[in-house]
Amino acid sequence: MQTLNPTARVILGMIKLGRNTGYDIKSLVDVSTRHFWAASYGQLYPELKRLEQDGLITGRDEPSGGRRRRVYELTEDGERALHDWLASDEKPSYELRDEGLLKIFFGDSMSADELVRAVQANRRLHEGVGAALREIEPHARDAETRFPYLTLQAGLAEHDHMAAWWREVEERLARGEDPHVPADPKEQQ
Amino acid sequence: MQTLNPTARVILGMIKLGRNTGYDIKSLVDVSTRHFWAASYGQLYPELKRLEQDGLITGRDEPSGGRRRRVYELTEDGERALHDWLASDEKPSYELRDEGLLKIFFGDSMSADELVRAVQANRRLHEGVGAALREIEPHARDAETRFPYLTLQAGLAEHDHMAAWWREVEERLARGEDPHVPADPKEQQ
DNA sequence: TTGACAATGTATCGGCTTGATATATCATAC
DNA sequence: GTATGATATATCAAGCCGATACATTGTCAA
Repeated sequence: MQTLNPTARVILGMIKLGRNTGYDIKSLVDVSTRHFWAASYGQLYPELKRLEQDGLITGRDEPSGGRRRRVYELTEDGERALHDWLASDEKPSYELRDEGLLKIFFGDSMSADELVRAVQANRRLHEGVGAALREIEPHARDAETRFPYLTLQAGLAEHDHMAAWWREVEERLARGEDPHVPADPKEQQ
Repeated sequence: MQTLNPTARVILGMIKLGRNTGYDIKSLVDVSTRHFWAASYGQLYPELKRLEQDGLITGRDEPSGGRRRRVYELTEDGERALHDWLASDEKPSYELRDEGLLKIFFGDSMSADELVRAVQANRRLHEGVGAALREIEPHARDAETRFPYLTLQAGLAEHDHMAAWWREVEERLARGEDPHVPADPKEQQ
């Protein structure tokens, strides 16, 4: 059993959740995992073909009227591959690309004014993601979607926390203080 | 002035900070921005060539002994491009790819036991990044590197917070409670 | 009823990115 | 002297994103 490539992981999971066309998978991803695991058509469709060739899913054509449509299901091998991945004890991957932080890193090349605006942009970014998550929060809040809801709460906690952190930096800068925010002892291990 | 591609942004900033070979840039990235902005040789060297062709940097060969070595400097155009990017009011990009969260999203396909281990893996991941950042923390803590130090603190705050959050989920699961962690009212906007 | 627009569905492209690997030289230490 | 690690450049397969193109079907208002 070779390891599933990144896109294959969402695909198998989403098919298991009953999303059985490329379009359907993409639609759910865009309103759920997008904030921590995105997927594009450019990866989805080729990967569906590959997974079918490898026998992890089976597809059948089910056009609705004249509109082509291919519906997929997990095979036994596919179920096993999904479960093996989920149960695997390997350290999960974690990657972040945060342009706002990079700008702050180069803060010496900015004026005081530009720096404040960069900090504000970071605060606003996290506030924005938080607000977006809060909008879908009520829809996710039911027993059917217990675990998706938990991941939504994780995102909420993270972005609320970072928004508050940048807000504090902003206030320190406004007061002319050193921007370093002392670590909250409560958070320490 | 067309917008800088992602790798060009680190390159110009790092050259401004005095890192003037591809190797030197990569070395600094790996001990500083790596946690929120990585860069690989595969992007660095081609991009250095492109930036030189576009006139944002100039390179001269400065072999040390028989070892080839190309040293770069910012041109005026390069300085301007760097500054334009830093001062730009466009919403900074933010992308996350978190395999641990994706596993939790598919939590219904796991046993109670496997779920606990997945949650533990998430807690440990954030603890690990926190510990790694704490190790380089003393080196970064000086006036010369005020802004890099601030980004390090941002990372510390974020990973400490997420480690604590997952620890709480873990404890709730251990007590047989619903894993939903209620939002901390202090964090709310 | 027709015409516009949104939703469903598949597909592809350019350019960006990673991670691994290859090649060489030089410095250090044993 | 020779192994190891640091310095330095380069390349490749594979993965990935965002945009776009295309076609069909459903909806709704003028």
